[in-house]
Amino acid sequence: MPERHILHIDMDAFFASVEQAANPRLRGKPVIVGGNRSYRSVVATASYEARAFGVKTGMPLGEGLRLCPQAILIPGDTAKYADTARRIFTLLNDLSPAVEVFSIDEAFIDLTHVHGPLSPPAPPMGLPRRPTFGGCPGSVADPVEAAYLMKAMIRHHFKLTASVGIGPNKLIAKLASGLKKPDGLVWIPQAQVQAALENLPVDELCGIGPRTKGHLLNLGVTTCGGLAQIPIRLLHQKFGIIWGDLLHKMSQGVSESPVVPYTQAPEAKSMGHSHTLNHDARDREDIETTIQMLAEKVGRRLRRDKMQGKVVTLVVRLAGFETFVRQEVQPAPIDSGAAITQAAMAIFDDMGWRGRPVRMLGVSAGALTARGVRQLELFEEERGERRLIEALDRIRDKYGERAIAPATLAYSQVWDDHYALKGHGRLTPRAVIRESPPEADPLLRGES
DNA sequence: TCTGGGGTCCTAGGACCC
DNA sequence: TCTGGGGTCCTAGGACCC
Repeated sequence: MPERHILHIDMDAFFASVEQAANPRLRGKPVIVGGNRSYRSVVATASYEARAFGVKTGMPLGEGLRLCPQAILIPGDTAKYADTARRIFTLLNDLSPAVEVFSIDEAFIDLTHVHGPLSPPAPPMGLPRRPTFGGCPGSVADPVEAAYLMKAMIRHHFKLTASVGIGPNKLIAKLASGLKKPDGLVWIPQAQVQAALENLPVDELCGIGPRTKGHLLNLGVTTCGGLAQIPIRLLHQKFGIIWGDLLHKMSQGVSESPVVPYTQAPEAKSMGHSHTLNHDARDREDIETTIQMLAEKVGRRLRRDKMQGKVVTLVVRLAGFETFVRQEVQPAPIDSGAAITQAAMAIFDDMGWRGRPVRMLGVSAGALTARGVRQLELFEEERGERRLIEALDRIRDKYGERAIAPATLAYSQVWDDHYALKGHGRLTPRAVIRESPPEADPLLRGES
């Protein structure tokens, strides 16, 4: 087996960099992209200028602004970042045989079949040519040159920088990309893996988090070199067979995980939404409204992807951060907001809530399957409901997600908070699904 | 560091069936 | 049945990633 050459590419301060690329006035300035304007939100990404002040991803927004009061705060726009990422990955995919999308701003690329002398390459000048990596006409000589070209192409087309790592497998490639940031390029060939790992803290490896780090510390292990010395039987005993084996391999820089092209990526297994309330909820009504809003969003996504879920999961986080996760298998797969709401509320009512203040709620659908062509089997009444749901979806497709909503949602504080925090101007939908007589409906009375 | 929102995978125990 | 063992489904929780 020849040595594999796996490349990991990680966009630098991605969300903040996208904003800076789009708006010259943000360049060179500390920028914080944070989910929304709630005091409870966190830093999604900080530009390198803001990081210089100690601002970090995941930090409470308030703390980030305390460290760097002059930072420009931008509410995140996930759809925009996802679209930029999609265009970047498409570009890389055009150049190379297989791109695996690992997260919104990271990808793995298998360059094993890129051959040639491994000489120090020169960064390309001007407009990068359009090479292919893999033996086709115009192909580049080696993985390092390929990496330079990818970085140059991304810089040219998107005004963004990326850090790249190359290694004999995904584990080492990902480690390498994190060693020099931003705009880095680090290659760790197989012959240098052991030396690179010897004194590396264990939690630098992807997959070892704070908990595992703590357990390893109890065994007197802090570095990968130290972990490699632990007898595998002890790892089995402490962590189980699967995780124990994996830890042992990781400590030696061994990883067999293949690069799975995104064209062959497995279908999503679950989809869900969660929301941390601006203020802890004590009323069942507020909780129900929030659950309904989340369930409607989940249903909408399911239908858009032509999926249905057989399992509904409800997450309830109390003010003290105690978190409950409850799920229930449904009699039949569902995809409507109403059905998901009903299932989630049934779970909630079985939980024995007892009025404790609720901080966060989450609703998700699991055990997803493609929606079959079963519509013809539906009863007349169900066909009517189905037609209504599809008509509402068409309205949202055309006029936006907030164009129409159930009246209980449309007039709720939850709706206002949620969409106000997302930076939208107008709060009330243009139309509501009437659940009350017209005379009780301010919109229909022309008061909006 | 009073801690968002989107996911994935693994473990362990109980129910139930053969 | 005061019994063994295997398989599958279901649920709760934990750990990790960005």
